[in-house]
Amino acid sequence: MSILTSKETDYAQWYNDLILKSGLAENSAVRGCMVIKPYGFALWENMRDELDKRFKETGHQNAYFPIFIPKSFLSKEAAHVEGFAKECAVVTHYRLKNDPDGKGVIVDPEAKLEEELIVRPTSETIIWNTYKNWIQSYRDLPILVNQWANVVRWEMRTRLFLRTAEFLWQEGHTAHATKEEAIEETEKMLDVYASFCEEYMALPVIKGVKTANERFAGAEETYCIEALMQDGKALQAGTSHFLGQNFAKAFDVKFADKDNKMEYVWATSWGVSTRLIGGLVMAHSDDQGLVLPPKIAPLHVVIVPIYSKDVAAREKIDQYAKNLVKELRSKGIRVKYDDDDTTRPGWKFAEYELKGVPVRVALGARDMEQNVAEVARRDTKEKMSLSLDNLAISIQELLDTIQQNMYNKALQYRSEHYTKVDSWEAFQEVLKTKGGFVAAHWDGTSETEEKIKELTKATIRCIPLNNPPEEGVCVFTGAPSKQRVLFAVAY
RNA sequence: CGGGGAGUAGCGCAGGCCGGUAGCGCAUCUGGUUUGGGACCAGGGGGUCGCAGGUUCGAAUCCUGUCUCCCCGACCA
Repeated sequence: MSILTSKETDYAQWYNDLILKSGLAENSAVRGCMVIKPYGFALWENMRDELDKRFKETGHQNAYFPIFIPKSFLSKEAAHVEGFAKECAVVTHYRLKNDPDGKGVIVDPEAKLEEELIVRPTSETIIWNTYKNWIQSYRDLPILVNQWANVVRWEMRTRLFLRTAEFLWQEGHTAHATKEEAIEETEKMLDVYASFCEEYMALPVIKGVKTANERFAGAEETYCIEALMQDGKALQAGTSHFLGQNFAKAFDVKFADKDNKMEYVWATSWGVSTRLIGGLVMAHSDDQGLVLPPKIAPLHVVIVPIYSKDVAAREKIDQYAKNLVKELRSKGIRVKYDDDDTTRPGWKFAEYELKGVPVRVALGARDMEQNVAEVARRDTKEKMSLSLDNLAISIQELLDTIQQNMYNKALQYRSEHYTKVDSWEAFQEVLKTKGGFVAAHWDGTSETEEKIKELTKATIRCIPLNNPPEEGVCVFTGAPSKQRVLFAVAY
């Protein structure tokens, strides 16, 4: 019996059921804000730890900046305020008092702030205000800083992980002496994100740059990685922005170069968020529950004993299992021996499938006699009988196989949902029938982009970085075009 | 902010039209039998029916107001 709405029936409902039932997160008392439950947070910790390692390997350090931003800061960069003003939470008072007319508390009108504080929707402004004091000379550059933080964007409509009013993320903010170096940094971090997604999340992504319409508010160029979900919709999985000198100019951050000339500093910022968890879920999971790639799974292996009345057999199973646990742990494999006798094996099987544990080992008296264990993989649901000799090694290899298989499967799905089209009819038809990425010529204007969005809901996800030049005509207006861009309906 | 739907036990719901002891499934607790795909039997506990008024001898049910949540749109990582 399945407890999830099937993907086929209602993809959105399936996603929601899955997040709730698998125990990743739930809605909270605050509209639009979620509670990330221990299992979901364990996923985030694994992602965070690996990303953090990669940031440090590329020379970055962590720091922390305030959650509050003075209102005046946000307005210093014109495009930036335009982009975020509509979704900011504002702190206006600093004190409550007992309601003189009854029970409860009210905001103390005496405690109004001189200048309102914005709960950060992103930290460019407070950070660049800080960098101003950190940078005088070219010797102070580059500054390569990352922060792990929460941010708040007051979204109209929210969905667990994909779009919440508050979310967790990391934001890197770097300062450089030259434009070239800043662009190099922007691209380097995009590569870090892309390889992380592909190697750890088993999530193939397309690297590209955004059109002016989709660009980050305040950026000169927004690089992105785009992933494809199982319903044919695209998900922006990470962004890396070349900010030019916009923030340096807004916050007057100059440095003396080697020739003692004053120059504005060049900037980048880049981030990924808990949204990635939503992408991970939507890219791999099925009607039985989560399917997690081993490298990210909180638990790699669960061992389920099949007990019987035979006490001697039970002890034998326990003993073997405990040794196996020890051996797997010594190989760095996260394993749980579920010998809880209050639930039965069938219940556990279903439960761990729901939770997406990559490998399940069942051990019963019958197996022990034959010197085997039943090993089931979550990604293919295949069950096999493996020898107890060298079982830990077999499992270790199986985990690698699963990781690779999940990536291949996602990649194959994406290949099958990547369609080149050359006519407006085909464009609409592909979006309607199979979805996915549509590679089409575009005349380069925002007007056409907007019009296409209006008519099909599809937006330009990116102009791929490895795009071959190709003469063609815009699929919508027929105007000349020199390359294809990727359209998709997106989350 | 527009359009739809819903608030009744921890979760999912019925009851409402036609007012009269608040019910069902799951979960939970106790005891027992079980254990190879979400076990079974027996017994038990748990509710100011979103909130505030009103009508009435009597309101989950009728009336008025109000709040909240969910879904679809506009906005967005």
